[in-house]
Amino acid sequence: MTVTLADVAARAQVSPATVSRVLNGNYPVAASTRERVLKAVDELDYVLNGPASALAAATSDLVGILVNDIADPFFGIMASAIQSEIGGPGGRAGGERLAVVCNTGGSPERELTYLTLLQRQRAAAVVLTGGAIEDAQHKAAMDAKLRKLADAGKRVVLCGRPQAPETGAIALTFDNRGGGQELTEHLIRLGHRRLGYIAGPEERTTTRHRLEGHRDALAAHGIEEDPRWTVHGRYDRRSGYEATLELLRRDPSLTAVVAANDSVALGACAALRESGRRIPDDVSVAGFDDLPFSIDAVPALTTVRLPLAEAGARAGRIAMGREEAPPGGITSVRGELMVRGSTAGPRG
Amino acid sequence: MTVTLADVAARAQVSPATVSRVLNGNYPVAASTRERVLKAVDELDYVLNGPASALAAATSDLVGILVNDIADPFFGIMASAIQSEIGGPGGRAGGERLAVVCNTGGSPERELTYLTLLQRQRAAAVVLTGGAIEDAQHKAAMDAKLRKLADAGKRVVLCGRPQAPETGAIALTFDNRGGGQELTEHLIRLGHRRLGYIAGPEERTTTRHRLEGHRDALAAHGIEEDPRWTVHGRYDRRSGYEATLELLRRDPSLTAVVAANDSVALGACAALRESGRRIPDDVSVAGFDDLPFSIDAVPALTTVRLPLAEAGARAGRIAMGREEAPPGGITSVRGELMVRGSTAGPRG
DNA sequence: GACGTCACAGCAAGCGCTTTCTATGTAGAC
DNA sequence: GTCTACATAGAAAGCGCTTGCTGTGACGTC
Repeated sequence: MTVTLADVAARAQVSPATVSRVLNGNYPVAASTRERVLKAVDELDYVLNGPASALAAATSDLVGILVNDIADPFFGIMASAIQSEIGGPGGRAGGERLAVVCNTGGSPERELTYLTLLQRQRAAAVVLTGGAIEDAQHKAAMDAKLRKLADAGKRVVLCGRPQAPETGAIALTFDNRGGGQELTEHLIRLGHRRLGYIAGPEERTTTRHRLEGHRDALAAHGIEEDPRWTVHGRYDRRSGYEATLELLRRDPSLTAVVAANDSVALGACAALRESGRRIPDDVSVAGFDDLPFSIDAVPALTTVRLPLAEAGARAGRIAMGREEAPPGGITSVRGELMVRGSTAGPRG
Repeated sequence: MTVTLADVAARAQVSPATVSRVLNGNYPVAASTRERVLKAVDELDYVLNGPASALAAATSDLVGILVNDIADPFFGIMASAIQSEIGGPGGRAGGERLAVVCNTGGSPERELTYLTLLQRQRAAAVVLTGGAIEDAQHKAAMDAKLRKLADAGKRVVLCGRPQAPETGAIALTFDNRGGGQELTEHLIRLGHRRLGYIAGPEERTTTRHRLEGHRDALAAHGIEEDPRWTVHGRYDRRSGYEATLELLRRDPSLTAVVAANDSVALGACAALRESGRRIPDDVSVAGFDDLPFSIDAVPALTTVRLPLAEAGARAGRIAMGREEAPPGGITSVRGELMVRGSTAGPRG
């Protein structure tokens, strides 16, 4: 049989109430008693029953982290930072919290279901990372859920995700639009006039914002965009490879390719190289995010660095109530343009 | 107030027992009654109380996944695969399980604490990924914990981690030794005789096994290893960069560098390049794991492909009892040597 | 027509903990 | 020496759910 609080109490010759208080440490217990209890806990190798405790106390020490793709370092880095602040074992925080990383795979249903599951577990807080899905119906459902969580006193923090007004969520958004603009601006200043753009999945906020930034830059410089220059795909290498081939087919005269993120950019590089083009001599390539491997591409990737770890850490702290929410419950985090070898002026 | 089972029961004009049975679907309930209950659930927007249910049923639907570094795609890929089989929302499995990804950061204490936390939550199963720490005391503590979990009827699966005999855990290990040997063998056959090796952290099984494989290959070919040729570091790019500079300082005549994994190899490439050496003309470089970005290195990285996703999926299925454990509770998964551009014969 | 069989539904006893309220012993205050 | 105050421990009432067991009609059987 499993050891219960009562067993410990019996062994320590105290009441279950006292054992509970020793374990939770929020009520005065005489030092000698405490010791006796701790000794019994140790001897019996007692492990608290989490569900029972959560039920009785009406709170749990689970914290949910929703990510779109856990195999993508973009999310891995954020999740890692969030978790380190959540105060899991060894974290800075006192209590021992269990971070629950949920991989939605970018699916609306899973996103929603995970939120319900978290709600069901009475999670103490929830952090949602990365871009949101822009389907109106889904968004309404999500907002309702978030609202409900917030109303139940859970802290809901969005990290790299646009604010959902009226949901009570705190948002740390990335300035994807500004970053996208700056990046394209950089290419335009280098002299590029025919720029391909490999966007992410259509219905993502991240995709839209980055693309808008790109177009802002084009417009600001009076460059009329050719519809053939934009291709949508997934946020992975493969997609970048395929999209680039498509772009080259549509317009072989492109002198620059801007990718939705670094992985996509790597795929683009591979495709360009296979088509016999040199980077950046024939075609410049730019990414987004500045993931660790980007600097190792050859040539190193020009990209926009997003402070993933910092933002995640902050989101984690806010979720735990250890840092104040930004005024208005929202703040935008800027990216930083990293100019490296993969971009240069077009030939001629 | 939050809605409880009793509220739903009242509204549907049935007993709480019936509502519970409708929700769990493991007891005959008349169709008309079921509908009435479901309607009430919907109208009241009822969400089951997970802890209460876990307490009463003495099981929870949490499944723990321990990873060393969630920001590392090596673990992200496995975690993703495990989770997809765990049957989280949208997964193949029926029940809705919550995968809890725990990031140990490679710390022994956190590893242990997370296991306790999972035990506390009465997790249904636990999957541990990646190499284990080789400290005798820590290993004993871990084994005891695993044993306890297994004894409590939880399924414990190791994925890419050596078996801990007598713990009742099921192990899917990677043949790191064989892979390491094959890799070095490849270099030797190309004609290399002075090979640097950048190992991972000392006390990891993965580190040791890969290094042993490397040495096996050297020994098999009668190459006497110079102690200066091995440097230990972390499993990241930075470490690879620094270790390579150190190797070059110790012996500038090395013609090949074998890295503990792909990230380390990328760092090595950067360092070699900065030191004015060309890859593979001057120095060959090899990695391990074959992470997605490895093929995009220039030149593409020669490495050992580990079937991370497949192994993870299998581990997930075994953890859920949807696939039989391998005979003897252990099976070794081979890696596949991927020869690419980063290795070639030494000059001269 | 009396009786066993089913198919459902409800009762009620927990599951293992937290926490409010109450009891008790001791120490200082006058 | 009695009284108040304080520190500490215990009793007991749940927290919201599951489930074994106990009805209770409807149906079929001889």
